[in-house]
Amino acid sequence: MNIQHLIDKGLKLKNYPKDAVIYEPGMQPRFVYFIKSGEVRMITVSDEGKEFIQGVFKTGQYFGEPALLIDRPYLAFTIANKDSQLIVVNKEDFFKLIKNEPDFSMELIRTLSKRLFYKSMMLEELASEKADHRLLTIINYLLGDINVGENLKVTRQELADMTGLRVETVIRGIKILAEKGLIKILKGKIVKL
Amino acid sequence: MNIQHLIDKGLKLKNYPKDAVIYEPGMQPRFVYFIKSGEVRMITVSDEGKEFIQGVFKTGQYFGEPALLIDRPYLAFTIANKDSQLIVVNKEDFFKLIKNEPDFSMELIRTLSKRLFYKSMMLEELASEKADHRLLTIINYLLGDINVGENLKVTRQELADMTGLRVETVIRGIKILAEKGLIKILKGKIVKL
DNA sequence: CCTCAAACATGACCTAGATCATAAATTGGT
DNA sequence: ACCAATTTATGATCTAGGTCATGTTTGAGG
Repeated sequence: MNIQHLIDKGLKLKNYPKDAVIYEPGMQPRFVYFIKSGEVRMITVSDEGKEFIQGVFKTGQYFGEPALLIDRPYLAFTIANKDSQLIVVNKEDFFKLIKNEPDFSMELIRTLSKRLFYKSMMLEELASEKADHRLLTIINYLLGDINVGENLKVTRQELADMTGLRVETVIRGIKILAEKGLIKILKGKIVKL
Repeated sequence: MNIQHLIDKGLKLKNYPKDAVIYEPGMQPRFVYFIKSGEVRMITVSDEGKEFIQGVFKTGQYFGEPALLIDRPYLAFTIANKDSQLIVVNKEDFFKLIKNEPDFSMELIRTLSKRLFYKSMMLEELASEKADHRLLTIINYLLGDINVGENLKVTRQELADMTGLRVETVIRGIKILAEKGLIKILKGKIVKL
């Protein structure tokens, strides 16, 4: 189950420029989106305008299934982080995919499990832990994706939007974590060691 | 795909008395648990001992798959809320179930999607909204499961453990919501109207 | 190598909700 | 119906982190 496979099947490709909104809260879901190229962020926005990053999806990944599968309006905005090419798969085709491609079905189950795992972890953090602990947890989580010596390409604002904190708190928190030796900062960037 | 079907297949049934621990954080997952009877709560506990209710599972439901599927140690405790009979399905049998029973596989995908939806909603609440808003959100969510005139069989402590708040805050918050007419209280219990 | 916007940084408050203490009201088991 | 345990209630503090204000540093594009 890969993107090329979907293209071969004649599914439509759609272009979204950076910052384009793919869907908004309240909309009834009709498609699942596979990312051929680019990157997308899924965010919820509170009444007071505070943003929370629910997830980031990159080339090769897909998004939008849960709402479609349980037939409930979207909760989040999905916005292109960069110019992106998405394969738009409608409901029937997506269901066919699940039915006829056992590998895809298994892969989907694993993907949903992984996301659930991440959300459970974050819920525990937001519900029970204080700023520094929260910060250290996402930082370590994000460091898992990169190699030793590399640094996190994430702004403090983004960390704030992933943890429910405010930038100032993230800035102060990161300094404390660095002082305690729990993370390593180089030129302002968090590096994996 | 139902419980009887699993029993017919000769899968083992295990009894857990009220308050028995089914699994703990850090354990490597080996089984998926189907609830024949009883009820189970999944909770995470912070270093300072604060509990957070990740989910409650009832007769006919199952739990423990995500960690098993992605092969990561459990994050949570799972504890019997009442005396419970569980069908313990090992990894291979569970994978067979997914492969050979297309209906089950679809059902699982829907179940995971539903849980993901709930967790996304709660994450947004915990990250961005203040006490009263959070409270109103889970209350309305919980009211969705019962009939008009019935009341929520949930203590304020449990609401606290689902929202990351403290009992006192929940008690005060509920009073405010009732005063504003956003919920109805009868004999201390929240009723659906 | 400039320039300007974005990203960091830091100090001085302020407030929602935690914490602590104490007591009244329900509930369930015998 | 009674008693112990649990749950609800309320007032008095305290504090982590939000908010606001005002810099400084960094880095991408001309």
